[in-house]
Amino acid sequence: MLKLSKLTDYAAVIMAQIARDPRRAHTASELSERANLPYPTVGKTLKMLAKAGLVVSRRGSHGGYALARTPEDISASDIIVAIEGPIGMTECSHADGECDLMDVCGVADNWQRVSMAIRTLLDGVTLAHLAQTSPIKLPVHLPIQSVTLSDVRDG
Amino acid sequence: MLKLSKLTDYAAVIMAQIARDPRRAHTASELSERANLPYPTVGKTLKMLAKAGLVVSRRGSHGGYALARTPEDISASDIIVAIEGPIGMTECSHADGECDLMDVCGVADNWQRVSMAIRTLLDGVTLAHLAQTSPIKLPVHLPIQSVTLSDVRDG
DNA sequence: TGATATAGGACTATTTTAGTCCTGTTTGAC
DNA sequence: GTCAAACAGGACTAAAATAGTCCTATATCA
Repeated sequence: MLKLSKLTDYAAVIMAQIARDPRRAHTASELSERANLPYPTVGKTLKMLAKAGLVVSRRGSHGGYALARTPEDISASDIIVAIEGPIGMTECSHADGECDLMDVCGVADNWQRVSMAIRTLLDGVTLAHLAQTSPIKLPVHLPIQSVTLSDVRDG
Repeated sequence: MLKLSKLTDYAAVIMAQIARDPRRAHTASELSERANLPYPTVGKTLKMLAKAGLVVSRRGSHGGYALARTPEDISASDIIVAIEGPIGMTECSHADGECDLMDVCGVADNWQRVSMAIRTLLDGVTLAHLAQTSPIKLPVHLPIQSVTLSDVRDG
């Protein structure tokens, strides 16, 4: 399924809400009401985003959260990493691979390359893209075919 | 983390093993031994792959599994879908979206486009690619930037 | 000083995933 | 015809990841 976790999903929705009105601080309760999500969960999500440096928080009576950077400077990767940690398709995709099957695996290198391609794709998608109501246009036909590849021979 | 499940990871390893010697049938126990993975798990994985039509099985004393198609005609998507079900980043990425937040979500369309781009990328990676020991070359700089995008205006 | 709001972390519950096992069926060899 | 090898299918358990809640502390402003 290659799915985002629910919290990441929430995070994207929340970030988009802030991005659409970036001047002022948004409180967790305000955002939770607007997104129709339970307050404690939204609060938790915002804390994670703040810890990752994607939003800045302000305590106290006129407090709330605001974007730390412009929507153009926050990527989908940033949001995903903030909630889920490093992006990678396999255990060994990111540093200090835990996998003790390295020797017999035989597909590690290539999965890593695929991971990297996905990561690059997600780097190119910004919060500004996500937040806009008109759909963004990503190329549906990526030029994987045009890349130099040698074929496996059987036997 | 956008990670593959362990079973999907195993599936890729197993498929690659078969792809490197596609002429004969491979038994589950043989593959499990070669991959250094527990037999019951490998058996389960192979059953799922067979059910998805990626491998054909043959029972009996000279039985085992073989690829249903050439390695060039089996994609990474195929393998992922066989084990994990439809690829999609969000709940609503694939048909009959369960999400009751459609109205307030505001990012659904764009996530779906991102999902589609990833799916296309994975469609372009074949088992032949995964199986080859020399690393494949995927473009690290995908042309997302060159795509027409309108910006979000604040206000 | 009190109300508002975030910070941090502990905790529980739920869901998903992994892994195992049992019983049945097919195939080939003797 | 019988036996052993090997897959089919599904039930079940265990483990891990995720989601969600709550409590206490701290900062800010009026």
